[in-house]
Amino acid sequence: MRVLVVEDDLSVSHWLGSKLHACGHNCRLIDNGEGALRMIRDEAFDVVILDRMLPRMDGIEVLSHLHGQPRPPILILSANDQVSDRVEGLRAGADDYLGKPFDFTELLLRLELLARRRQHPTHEERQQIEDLSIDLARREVMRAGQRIDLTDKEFKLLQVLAEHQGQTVTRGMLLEKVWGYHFDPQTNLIDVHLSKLRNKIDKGFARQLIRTIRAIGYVLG
Amino acid sequence: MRVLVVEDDLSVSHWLGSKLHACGHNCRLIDNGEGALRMIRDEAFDVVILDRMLPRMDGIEVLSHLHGQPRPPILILSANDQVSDRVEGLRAGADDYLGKPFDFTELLLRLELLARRRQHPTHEERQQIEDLSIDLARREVMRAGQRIDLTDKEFKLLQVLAEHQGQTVTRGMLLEKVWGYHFDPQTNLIDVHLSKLRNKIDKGFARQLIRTIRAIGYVLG
DNA sequence: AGGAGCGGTGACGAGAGCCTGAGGAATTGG
DNA sequence: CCAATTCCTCAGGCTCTCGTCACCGCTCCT
Repeated sequence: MRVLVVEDDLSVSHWLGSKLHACGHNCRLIDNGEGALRMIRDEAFDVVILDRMLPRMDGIEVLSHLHGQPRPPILILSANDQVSDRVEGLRAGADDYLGKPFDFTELLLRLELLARRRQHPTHEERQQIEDLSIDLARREVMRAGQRIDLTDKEFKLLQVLAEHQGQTVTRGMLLEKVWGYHFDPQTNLIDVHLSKLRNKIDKGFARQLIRTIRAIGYVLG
Repeated sequence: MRVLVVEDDLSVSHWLGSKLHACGHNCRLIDNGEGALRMIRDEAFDVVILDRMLPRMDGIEVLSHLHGQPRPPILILSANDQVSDRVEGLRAGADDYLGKPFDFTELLLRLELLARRRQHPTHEERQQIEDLSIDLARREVMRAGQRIDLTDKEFKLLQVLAEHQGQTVTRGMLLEKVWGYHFDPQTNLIDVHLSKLRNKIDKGFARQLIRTIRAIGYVLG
């Protein structure tokens, strides 16, 4: 699970980072709201832990900037666990709320719940990226009205890319989501399968939907 | 929104009921776990508010009885807002957790969040998938006006597939729903029965209703 | 310009995954 | 008790996927 930790207290964020890492999750840390917004826009995360109190731009303000945009689920972390705070956080669009001091196990459970919720968007089991449509339920992909048969790996690859449409998906993330690896297999596994996916998705079309981000990963759309 | 309130303290449940009603929601109240299980089984709710402490069968026990079954999202309400309690509640399969005393507005927001991710399974007496019709009550299947005799397993297979028409039904799901297994029998049980079902349903028709999703399962329609 | 490193692609062998016919065990009905 | 039906197991065979490798081209850096 790829987690973004937005927290200005470095002792807290480092503690979180190491604990999450120990549980097999991949962490990025940032200590201010502006940077967090940029990272959420540019990179793909499964879930964001957002501190309520931040210098200059606080958590609520960060949320308001993200309003209406596609974004990962966000859990608000707050020092003052007042009822009014919780309400404010949830109203501002947070997906969950946790007051400090908190139990790490509970945080982890909540993060997993949030991430899972995003993975099974029961409402939009159909996704549209320009003239490409993906039907999660039927595992069916169409481009320009034409049905495209994908293998399991190809479909999973596309699914991960589509989940984070417009954002760079790192190779590490693909390995984790598609293959379940937490390490680099030292082969060109991804390249090969992505090449095949491209052949089926982009070949013969002027508009190339899959773009390579050299040394980082790939973007869809 | 249809809400079930499971709470033995009548002053609390009535207060909740009136508040929810005032917000335009439809409420049912029940003061014990056994009754709650029955109501969840028999009626359709958008969300359940479940008190942690109940006479005889407590909230956690209610949750464990519901494990694996289709059920509405459940929010646990607990008097003692201890970290260990929260963890236990979430672990037991609750979808959310709130400690007393709580703010009604926060409760409402959480309920709405939960309700938004519910799914709506349809329970029909008779189902039609293109030229295939299934009569649950009479256990009768017809295709293109022709009656088709199915064995018990074949019928159950078709029934599960039809229940999720247009969605991929995994092998695990079939094992669970048709055979009641929660494990892989390490044989090609499913393949064999599905093959027979296909022979009766799809043989001789141009339009194949059952499609194999390799390494995943099958889709009907 | 030249080299190093990264990414793309075609070929290929191993084996996973699926289908089907055959036959034995279990169950049901007469 | 026999016959019919249903269920499950097994083996054989087929298709297709997956991961690896070799080789090539491109890009970036010095």
